[in-house]
Amino acid sequence: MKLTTKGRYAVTAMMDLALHAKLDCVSLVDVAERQNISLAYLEQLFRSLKKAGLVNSVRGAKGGYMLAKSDNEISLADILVASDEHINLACGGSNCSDHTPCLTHGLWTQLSHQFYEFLDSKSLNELVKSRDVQTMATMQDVTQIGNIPVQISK
Amino acid sequence: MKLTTKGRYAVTAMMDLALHAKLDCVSLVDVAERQNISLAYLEQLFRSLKKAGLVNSVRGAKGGYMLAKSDNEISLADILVASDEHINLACGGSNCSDHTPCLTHGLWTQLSHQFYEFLDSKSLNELVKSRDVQTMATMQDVTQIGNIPVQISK
DNA sequence: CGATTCCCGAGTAAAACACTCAGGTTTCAC
DNA sequence: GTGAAACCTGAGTGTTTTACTCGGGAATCG
Repeated sequence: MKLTTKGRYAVTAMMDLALHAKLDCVSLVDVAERQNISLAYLEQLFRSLKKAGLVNSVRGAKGGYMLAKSDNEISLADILVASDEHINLACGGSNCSDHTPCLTHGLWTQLSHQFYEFLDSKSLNELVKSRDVQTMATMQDVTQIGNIPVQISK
Repeated sequence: MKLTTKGRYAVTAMMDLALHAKLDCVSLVDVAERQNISLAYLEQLFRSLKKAGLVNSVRGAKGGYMLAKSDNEISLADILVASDEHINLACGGSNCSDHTPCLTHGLWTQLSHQFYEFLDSKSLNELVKSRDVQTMATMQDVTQIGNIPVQISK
């Protein structure tokens, strides 16, 4: 029971957007640099996020991405599902078919549902507001390569 | 975010044990047949379950396995952890090290912990008592290959 | 125009998964 | 004391998934 990098990176990147794309859009180059994620991989991820309607894009130079909705309308579940991270513990083995379900079939579907509900109750806004994210974010801004520390306040 | 067959089969097998090994032990051949799981694979799984102290074994003919503790002392988390199904969503990518943790590091550890607590609060006993497990179990007993239906009451 | 950025499909090395196999040891029943 | 039933063990293996990369194309800004 673990997440793939896809899901984790997507959440990280969306948090980065929530933190930095208040007014204008943010380029993936910036996100990649700040969050230390491969640019090409991020581009792939953002295709999914866009398809799911979580972000909008602006093409061309000075382009980038921004959140498509307010950050309290986007849940952790939204992001995970958009990045192919299905929240589903259910049966797939040779064990269990629709015809003859296994003993635990009901258990897993029920559990999946509860996990989904839980993850859906956490909004991006809520995550971003947390204490350690805030401090880490300002640190990232300060240490950002090629940027002058004074720009934090921007 | 999904479970491996290991974890799912282990839970299924443990439920089977809880249902059938009230007095004496149950052979893996029986479990394999009832739950439609490969015998060799089950043997592998039960090594882990035994090592974790969740089941006891009786060797030789008429041997088998039985729960090592009462079924309300065994949690879903116990079984999953025993079968290498670590309940851990945390970071492993190139992204995040102890030195420079990623934005979401805290989030995942916190979430993992909450999921663990949840799964640890579900006892085997509780699961086995559920309505659909009960009906499915009696069905499995009736349709068991090579057994006479009348044996249900045993 | 040319740099910057989003956009897209395909490819690929490495890891994890879901088993299988070939034997060995212990015990029961006759 | 022999044979069958069961547990025990380590190793092997085909398939799938993961976590990317690559090469190119299209829009936009200055």
